Amino acid sequence: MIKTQNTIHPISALLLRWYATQKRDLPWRNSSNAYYIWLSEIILQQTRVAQGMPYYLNFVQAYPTVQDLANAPEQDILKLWQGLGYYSRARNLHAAAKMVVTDYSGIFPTQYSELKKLKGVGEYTASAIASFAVNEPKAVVDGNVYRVLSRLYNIETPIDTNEGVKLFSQLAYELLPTVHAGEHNQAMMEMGAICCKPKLPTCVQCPVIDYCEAYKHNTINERPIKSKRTKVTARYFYYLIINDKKQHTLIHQRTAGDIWQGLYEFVLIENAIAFDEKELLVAIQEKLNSTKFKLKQTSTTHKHVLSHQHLHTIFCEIEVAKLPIIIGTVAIPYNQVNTYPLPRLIDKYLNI
DNA sequence: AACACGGGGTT
DNA sequence: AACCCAGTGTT
Repeated sequence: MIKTQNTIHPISALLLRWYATQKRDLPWRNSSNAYYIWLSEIILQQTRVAQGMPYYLNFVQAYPTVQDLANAPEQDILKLWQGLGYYSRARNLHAAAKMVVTDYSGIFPTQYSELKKLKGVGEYTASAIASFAVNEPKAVVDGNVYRVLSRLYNIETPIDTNEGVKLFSQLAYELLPTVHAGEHNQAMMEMGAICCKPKLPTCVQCPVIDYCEAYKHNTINERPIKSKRTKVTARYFYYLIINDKKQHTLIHQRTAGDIWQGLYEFVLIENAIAFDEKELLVAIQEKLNSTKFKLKQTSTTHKHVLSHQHLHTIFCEIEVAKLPIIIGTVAIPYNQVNTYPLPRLIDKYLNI
């Protein structure tokens, strides 16, 4: 058996050729200094190049060496980081710099296994630094790579599952050449960032369009697949429970096009965010003005508070035209609205 | 495995 | 508004 060496996957070859002419000129790409590469990678975690760029330049100027960074007061570092978000990155940055000085004599490590020990350096960042700085054959898998690979191979496995993580890492390694690992990784991510974009990708300028299964099957816009749909948008429902002297309660039927289609509910005021006491009274007054009721008393009394994860229920009492009225507020996570037992809420207050 | 962390751009 | 960004650490 002959071991093939220095082989390059055709897709990698195309990406490398494209990258050579199309790559953006970014300051951290002009250096093989692991310290500068690390600095740029930490700053660019979950951060766009345009947003991170001025911060990178500031840090390089303020702290030209890892010793400078390690010796700096943490407050100075946090001050430089101000406005960038994810501030634990700044604290980890400082801790890692000190570790490099004490454990590595100030010489920034370039091996994946050593880089991984630094605070704030995970699998992606360790692979990036090791491959960019010394071409260690570690495949990076960031958001760009997930997107590019999921489209190239038209993969339906969700990227945010254990199975997905393993699969995409394996595919990334299949494409990784034994030489030029750093350039290949950067080419892959650069293509994802400026061509194979999440929305409206510019497939006409894609260097590997001939290999793209998702393009072939017209599923580009459905890749990658994610399983976590945990988006929790709160909706606040303020129910006015209006009774007459015979204890009849005003209700109406919901219409189509939203949750709880066809179900009956109390008089509703909906708002995207919670009202404070004053805003609530104004909203109630407006609501009542649009009907035939008049608000007589302008004070409310909290009666009951319920909490369940993202779900809060607050009940108040006020008076409308001398009739008692109960106000309920319900914040419902968007991914639970279809199962939230509104009917039982109504039953409870009608005592039926 | 789920969640927190964050400001900002794009559609 | 939803989604995403050169992800990591904690529970």
